[in-house]
Formats: sequence, C-alpha cells, structure tokens
Amino acid sequence: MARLTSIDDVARASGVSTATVSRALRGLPNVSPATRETVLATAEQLGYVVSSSASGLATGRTLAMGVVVPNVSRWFYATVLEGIDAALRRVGYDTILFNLGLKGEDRERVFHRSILRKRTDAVIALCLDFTPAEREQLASLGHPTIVVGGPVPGLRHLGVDELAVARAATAHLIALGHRQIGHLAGIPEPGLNKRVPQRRRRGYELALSSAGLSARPEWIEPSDFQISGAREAALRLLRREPRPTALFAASDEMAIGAILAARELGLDVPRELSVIGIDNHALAETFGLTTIAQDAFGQGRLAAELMLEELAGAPPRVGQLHVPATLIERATTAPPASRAQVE
Amino acid sequence: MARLTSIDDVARASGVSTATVSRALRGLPNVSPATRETVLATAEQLGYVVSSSASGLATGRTLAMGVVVPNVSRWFYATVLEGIDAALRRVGYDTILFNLGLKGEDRERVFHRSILRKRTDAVIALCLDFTPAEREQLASLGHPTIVVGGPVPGLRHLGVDELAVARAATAHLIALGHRQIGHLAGIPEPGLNKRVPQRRRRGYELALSSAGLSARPEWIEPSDFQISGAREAALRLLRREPRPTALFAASDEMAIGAILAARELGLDVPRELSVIGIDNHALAETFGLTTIAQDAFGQGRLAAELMLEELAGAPPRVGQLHVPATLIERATTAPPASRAQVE
DNA sequence: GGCGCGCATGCAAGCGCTTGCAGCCCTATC
DNA sequence: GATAGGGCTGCAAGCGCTTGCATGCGCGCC
Repeated sequence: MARLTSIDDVARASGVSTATVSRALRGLPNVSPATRETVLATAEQLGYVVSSSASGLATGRTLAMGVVVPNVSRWFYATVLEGIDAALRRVGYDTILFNLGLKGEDRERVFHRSILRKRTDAVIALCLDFTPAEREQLASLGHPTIVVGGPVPGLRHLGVDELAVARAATAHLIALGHRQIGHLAGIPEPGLNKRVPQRRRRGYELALSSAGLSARPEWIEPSDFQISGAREAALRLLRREPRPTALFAASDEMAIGAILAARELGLDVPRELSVIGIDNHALAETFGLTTIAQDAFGQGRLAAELMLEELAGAPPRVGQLHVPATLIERATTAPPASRAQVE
Repeated sequence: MARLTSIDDVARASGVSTATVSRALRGLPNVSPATRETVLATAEQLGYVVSSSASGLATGRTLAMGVVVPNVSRWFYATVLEGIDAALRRVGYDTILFNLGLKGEDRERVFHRSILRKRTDAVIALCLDFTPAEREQLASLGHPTIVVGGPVPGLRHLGVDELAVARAATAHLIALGHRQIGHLAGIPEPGLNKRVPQRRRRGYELALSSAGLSARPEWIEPSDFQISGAREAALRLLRREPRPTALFAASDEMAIGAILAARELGLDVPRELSVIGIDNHALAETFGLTTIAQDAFGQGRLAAELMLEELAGAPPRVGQLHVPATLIERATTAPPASRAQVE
C-alpha cells in the first residue's frame, strides 16, 4: 500500500511549514487568507486527509464516540443509533459500534476495558443491563457517558418516563370506558434493561388502581418484545374466558403481535378488542395502531449532542433526563362494545 | 481528565523497557515467560490499555473497519451489520459506522474522501448506489473494499445471485401450478442499489417466459421495499380484475404487505392467493411466509472475514461472490384453487 | 524617524507506541 | 576453556500531527 500523502507533502508543495498547514486546514486564526487558500488548494489537489491516529495522538482526542448496543435489528436501537450517527456526522465525529449481541458473548470483550477506552472520547450506551462491574467500568472510564432508553442506577440516563408512559397508555383505555384491561408485559431479556418492562407493568398497575380497578393476573401475559412472541402470548391470553376488552402492550411490536392474534381469533379490533402500544414504531401507522409515541431518533440525537457539549467543555448535566412522549390515537382503540349497551 | 496510564507506566512498574512491554503484551516471541507474566500482571493491575492512536500511528494499522450503510433500520442492513460486527469483534477489530441516510444528506461528507481514509483499514459497503465519483473514490482508497448485497460495476461484490433467486421464487409458484402470477416489484430508491429490484423483476420475467407465460403489466405493481408501501401496492393490484392467483414479492417485507392487503380484502392466503418473498426476514416465520432465504448475517460475516484475510496478506479474491439461497416452504403458497377444477 | 505591538510564520518538542538493531548473557560445541 | 550461537532485552528512531514559543515583518504611534 503506497504511503498516503502526509502533512509534510502538503507543506512542501505549498511552500510553508507543517505548522501553518495544520493551522490553515483546521481554520485556526493567524493564517493569512492568501496562505490559507494556497494550503487548502494544494491539500485538496493532493487528496490529503489528516491521519486520525496522528492527530488523535497529538491532541488526545479521537473524534469518535463509542455506541454500545444490545443489537441493531430492533426498531428502538436501530433508530436511536441513526439519531446518534446523524448528530455525530454533522460535526465530523465517527460512530464506533459496539454490538454486544443479545446473547452477550461479546460483552466481556467490550467491557474488559480493552475496547471502550482510548479509542473514543465518550460513550453512549443503549438500554442495556449492566453488571455492577460493567457499570463501574463505564463510570470510571474518565470520559462522558450516558445511557439512552432505560434507567441504570449510577449512570446518567436519558429517555421517556417509563412509568408515566405506561400509565398514560392504560389511562387512555380507561378513559375510553374500558374496565377489563389486559397487559402484554415484557419479560426481562438477558442483557437488556430489566427496568423497562418492570416499569411499564408497574405503570399499568398504578393506572388501574388509580381508577379503582385491579389487575387480574390471568390478563397479564408476558413475552419478549418481538411481534412473534407477543402474538403467541396474545393468543394465550385472548383464548381465556373472560376476555379483556382492551390490551395495553408494552411495546408497539407487541401490540402488533396482539393485533395479528386478534385477527386470527376473528376478533374485530377495535370493536371487540382495543389495543394500545408504546413507541410509534415504523409499522404503527400501517396497522393503524394507537400508541404513546417516543422519539427514538431524537433521543439518540440528543444524547450525542449532550456528549459533544460536554466534550466541548460544557458542565455535565446530571440526573435523569426525561424526554416527552405523546399519545397518538389511531384506529385500534375505541370504547368497549359492551359500553353502548351499558349506557 | 487524568492522564491515562501509558506503556511507560507499565514499563516502569514492571522494571523493564517499553519495548519489552510492547512485545509481552502482544504475545510476540523473544520474551521470557517470567517477564511476560510480570508485565501482563502489572498491565492488568494498572488498567493499562494500548492507545489505538499511538499504535495506529506506529504501525499504520487502525484495527478498524469502515462500514457504509444506507440505513440501519431495515432488516437486511441491520442483519448484515451484525454479521460484520460479530466477525470483527472476534479479532479485536472495531466497526466504524457510516450511515449515509436514505436521503443521502451525509453522502458527501462521507465520500469527500474526508472520512473513509486514514481511520479504517478496509471498507465494506452495503448495497448502495454509488455515483461514478464515489465508486472511484472507493476503488482508489488504497485498501480492501467489498460491496455486500447488490452488484456494483467496478467494485467487488458479495451476495446472492439476484436473478437466480427471483427466478427460483417465481418458478416455485409455476411449479405449484400457477399461471396467473403477479409481481410486487421494488422501485429504485434514491441512494440504494437500483440493480436489485431490476434483477428481481427480470428474474420474474425470465421464469415466466421460460414456462411459456408472459408477464401482464397490470399485474406488476411497484413500491418501496417496506411493508406499508407494499401493502398499498398490493391493494391496488388485487383490486383489479382479473386478479392473479399468486404474487411474487421482491422482498419478504413486501410479501408481508401483500398478506396484510389480502386479509383486508378478505382473500384467503394461500387458497385464493399464494405469496412468496425473498429474504427470510425475521417476521417471515410469524407470517408463515414461503420465501427464498438468504443469510444476511452470514454475508456480513463473510465479507468481514474476506477483508480481514486480505489485510493479513491473503491474495484478494476477485470477481463476484455468490452466496447460496434456499427455498423455505411455509404456509403462504399452495396450488391455485382453480386448478383442482381444471384438472 | 524610532519604538512597540500584533500578526503571520517557523521551530521543535512532544503525544504513546512499534521495531530494527545492537548488546548482553548463557549455553552448547569442539 | 574458548567460541559461536541464540534467546532476551534495551536503545532510539521514527509514525504524522499539534502547539507553545520564538522570530521576523510591517504598521501605527508619539
């Protein structure tokens, strides 16, 4: 592989010192307009690109952000990742992906301090479950860190208020007149943040009890956060009698699973069964799904911007950062059919 | 930020030179077992991690692979990305993500030679459409490059044989006895490889003509590769009379859109309409979808391994690399209902 | 007309690591 | 008991860039 053109080549070709080239290229002051222009032109002509290793070594900055994700195929992670990358790309930062894998076989490699450090200026972690050792390593990394998606004790966190979101979803069903409300609950998946399904379930229970209702255990059916698993869970739940008139699913993918299940059972949504989810997943609109929307892309972007600000010297904002979530009413929720008779 | 521990710290603490530390840590020969053990222990104790900038500068290797993707939220890209990352992670390589975005607003930033070079040892690009200038930049990058997913003239490519896959899918429908076969065709999306939808459609046409059938223009309905768009396209197609008895969708997501559309129209799948897709998407099983499966994860892994081999000095394998695809029969295809009567 | 100041530029010392080369010691060989 | 050879180790020169400091120039000011 031929030697790439270095700053010396540019310096020689434009008849100035490397120091001047460096300053000119980075837009630093104290470079005459004429010189700057010459340098820029020669650099362009020579196809010069700064070596990130060399400049990283000299400055101590890598201009790269580590992003730790459990996987990249689920909507939330993929979308947050895109938000992060977009924000970083704007300012010339690179995204270094650390895909832990759901099965977690790579966790140790990432966390055994071998990777996160020295290659990134900051780290954004998505909604993972961390062991105390991992948490400590993240915290002691010596550079800004934030978790997006699910609260992790001891680490700064950015995301929706899971409890409030779940309450709002359930409350919407209650407000429509439903009294028999089931819940497709998330299960704690290995490696993923356990708090998210827990809080969503707790929010459901709180909303019910606030309305003087109580959760019937047989109307709470757990499954993973996937469409297929939720479909099966919903089939189990809906085959039981009596059947709830509405279902709060812990995520849109689960809600879609519920809709599929309902169709298979010949139940009309929303006449015979209302369904609400959380997320505003890409497919939510296709299914006409009523949901509590969260802006995953925006969360990613915000997290990245926070990190960049801190790297630029801004004082760290501590504590939990809650981003808003809003109800989007579509076609899967309606007053219970029975209600018309009751009234 | 406190200075991180450097190789000098380890050297001093273990009473040897930095050269020896470097050799010991990297498992190089000519280090006595005793010394190596001491060094390893002190390094561990001090929490030493090599600075990728410094070692990158010294060796000319960054130990990072650039991965250029159009987006990360579609199944194929996400899955290939996971395959790549898994293969890289195994050998300590990092994945640097370049998310172009479908709208392509960041393309220039990536391609204006400012990013790809000097930070990565090799580049894997996913199924994108490149301008001639971009192709040239990729080719002249001076390090190994490969495209996964769709053939790009002038660049090495790895993926299924699109034409053959589409023929196989269509041929399966023909073999079942279908004579009226429609096609949910992909449209060339901005920034994405146009050849993929084109070849899939061409394969469909070839399969038909091989069987003495001809494609009826009104049975070919184009849409994007998403569930929602395909659903609408399928609704349009299926509302027309006469209606085909089978549909070959250019991807599983499109096939799922078709299934949703059929259900909405009250058509029984597969009795009144057979549907076949391509991919074996994560949702294919949930929908009982018959499909031609391609191993996206494996393609990513293979691409990464090829790049790693070449970086290790192996001679580059040139030419197109076709990976296998296999028919998976599930529940959305069956002989046409009319056939029983005909026979 | 001399002095001081500020701007543009260059010099050179790192940043932390790798690696060719040289040196040392210890063992095997004759 | 020399000698050669090999295994360990250290020295030091970079890798390509950034940046504090010094230099030199031209200008405005008194």
